[in-house]
Amino acid sequence: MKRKVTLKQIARELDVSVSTVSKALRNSKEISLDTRTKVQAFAKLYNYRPNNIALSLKNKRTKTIGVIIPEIVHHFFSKVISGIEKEANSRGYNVIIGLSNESFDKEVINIEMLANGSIDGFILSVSKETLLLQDYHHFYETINQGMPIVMFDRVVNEIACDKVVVDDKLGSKKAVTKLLDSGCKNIALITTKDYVNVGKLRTQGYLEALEEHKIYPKSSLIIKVEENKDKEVEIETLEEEISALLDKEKTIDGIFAVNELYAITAMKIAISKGYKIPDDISIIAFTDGVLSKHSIPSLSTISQHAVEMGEKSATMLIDKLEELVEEEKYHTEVINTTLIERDTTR
Amino acid sequence: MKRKVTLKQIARELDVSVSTVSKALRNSKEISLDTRTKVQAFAKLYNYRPNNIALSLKNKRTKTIGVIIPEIVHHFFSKVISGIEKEANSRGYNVIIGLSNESFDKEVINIEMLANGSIDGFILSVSKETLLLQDYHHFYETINQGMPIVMFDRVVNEIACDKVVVDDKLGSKKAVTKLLDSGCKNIALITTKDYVNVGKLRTQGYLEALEEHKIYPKSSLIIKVEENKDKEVEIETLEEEISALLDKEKTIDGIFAVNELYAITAMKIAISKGYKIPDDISIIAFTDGVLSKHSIPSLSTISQHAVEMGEKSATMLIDKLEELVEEEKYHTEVINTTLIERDTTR
DNA sequence: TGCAGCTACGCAAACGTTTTCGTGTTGACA
DNA sequence: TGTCAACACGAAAACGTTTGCGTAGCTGCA
Repeated sequence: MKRKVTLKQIARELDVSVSTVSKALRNSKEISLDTRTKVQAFAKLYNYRPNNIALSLKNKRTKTIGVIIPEIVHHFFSKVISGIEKEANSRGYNVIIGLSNESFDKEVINIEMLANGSIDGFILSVSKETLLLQDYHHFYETINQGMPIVMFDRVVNEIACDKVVVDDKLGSKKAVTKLLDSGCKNIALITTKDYVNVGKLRTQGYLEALEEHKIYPKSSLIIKVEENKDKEVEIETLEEEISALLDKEKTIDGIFAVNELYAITAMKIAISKGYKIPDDISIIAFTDGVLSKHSIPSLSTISQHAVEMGEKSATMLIDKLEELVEEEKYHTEVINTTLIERDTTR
Repeated sequence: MKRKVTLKQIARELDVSVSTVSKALRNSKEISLDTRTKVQAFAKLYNYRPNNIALSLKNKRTKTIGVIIPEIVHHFFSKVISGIEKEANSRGYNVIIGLSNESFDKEVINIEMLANGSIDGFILSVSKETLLLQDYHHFYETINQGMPIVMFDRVVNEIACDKVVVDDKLGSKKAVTKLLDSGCKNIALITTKDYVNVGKLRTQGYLEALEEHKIYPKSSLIIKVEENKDKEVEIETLEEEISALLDKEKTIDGIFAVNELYAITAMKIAISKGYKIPDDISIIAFTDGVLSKHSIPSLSTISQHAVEMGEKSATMLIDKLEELVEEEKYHTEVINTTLIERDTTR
């Protein structure tokens, strides 16, 4: 087994100095053509590749960006990552992943682990626990040390950094407007508790759409789901709530859910109660994922363009790293949403 | 903005040498208690953290493992990653991700990018194109340079390295046996072309199960899907094939598909043709994902225990890195599959 | 007083690179 | 023959650590 070859080894072998080898490989005309070709041939033969770590140490940059997300087994986040990876790779950067699993502690540990020189900057989506605790010291420290952060999707407004968000309010307004325009009169909303920013904004969009159509919102049509670590339990509780809602409010003819799973769950219950989708009840979900595409009937959704979010985040971070933009100027990019009409709307 | 503080800066500030600072921080009793406490207090105040890159260079190990997968927007792979990440983190390692997008070139580039000192070892699943081309030089080179590789799921048998695979044959045999035991007589198989190892093995399991039940396989019941970069097209073609199959073979009462999406597609067509699931036709899919769990009716599947695969892969790699096992001894771990009975089987 | 031995620290090398600067040799030209 | 430029290369520093070894200064004992 031949170990990795270094400049020093080449130098020794060819009886020249390390600096000569280095210069020869970079084709410096300081070195005679003779020596250059000799060195280059030797390097090629032994498959020489400069050691990245040494370069990082010397250049004070690693050409690696750190991504911290709450979970990876999630269509949205994995799409964002693929966007980040695409843009990063095309600009010569690597991507290193940390998972917070929605835990504050793991988020802090991951950030500390990566902030000590391993990476040049962060792209992250804040964990739910952090949002709940409102403890942002780790973000402040990182930024203070001169390491740029780009937050996406779940951001903290009060922190001065670049952000990429989707227009949650407008997106859900689009969805609800679509339902209204197609003739729905009594639209139920399935959302999360308000402390999840995203849930709150999407609720606002729902309300605004109703208002524009001069429809008075009824709180009895709104389910605010309490999130649970155990998804099974969360969904079971939701099933009961939806079932009760449909039993009580017989006039419901539209459902808007802030995520795919809630929408699928609602659809399941509705179907089991004999409703025809979309004739009796139309359904739209926020977040476009695999479930929506392949459910039967396939679900109409608001797409968040996750890949684009990832690309945009990476672009913003790398631009900052390469000083293509001013360091102290922060910017928030809003990604548009798109209504994808499938088979649960008329 | 206070930049990252280094040993040198602390040394200068406290008017001692760098080595003294280093030793003081590591609590070497070579240094007086006085100096130690002084240095430690100062370091704490300025939030000193040793630079990882410098450590990596010195120690010749990065405590980072590279993972290369064909795609990340895929339930199975993202689950594997979460398993890797969990095990790696708990042992103090970082995880850096590369995506090959099923392309040979991207796989090679990713490996070369990471192999130059950025990581200590690889965990990877081979891209389809590589399997097709059968060009494995990049794997050989990496291993030759002394960098260990663990392959999972899509492995290359002829390469000497650790492997983690699922028992594809036994898994699909379990599925088909279940169908047979529940009374199915004419079981269709939806699989991939044989050059995808996984598809081949799963086909074998199907055949073995039939054989054990003294049922003669009929090639007219088998659909071998030609994979397509464009999933939409692939699925559309599949829809037509399934439709034709069901029209021609009226006696089909069971379907086994080698992945979720094929199963869902089959189910969709069957339902549209008026079949009752599972009364008229039972369905089982390999690979347990979100689709199966939340489809209506929910799909019975063979679970591959992806998280466990990830954990196991990481364990094997790190054990090798930390020389807890012999370097030249390679081992193939077989992960068990489990039948998860849901609503598409009787 | 002289010396052994201990304490507490600094020096320097090492990891692999890149780059600046210095220098020996050669050749040309006055 | 003397001077100078051009050429081709080497030495050394730098990035931030860790660690083996050397040593100055002191204490204590003969």
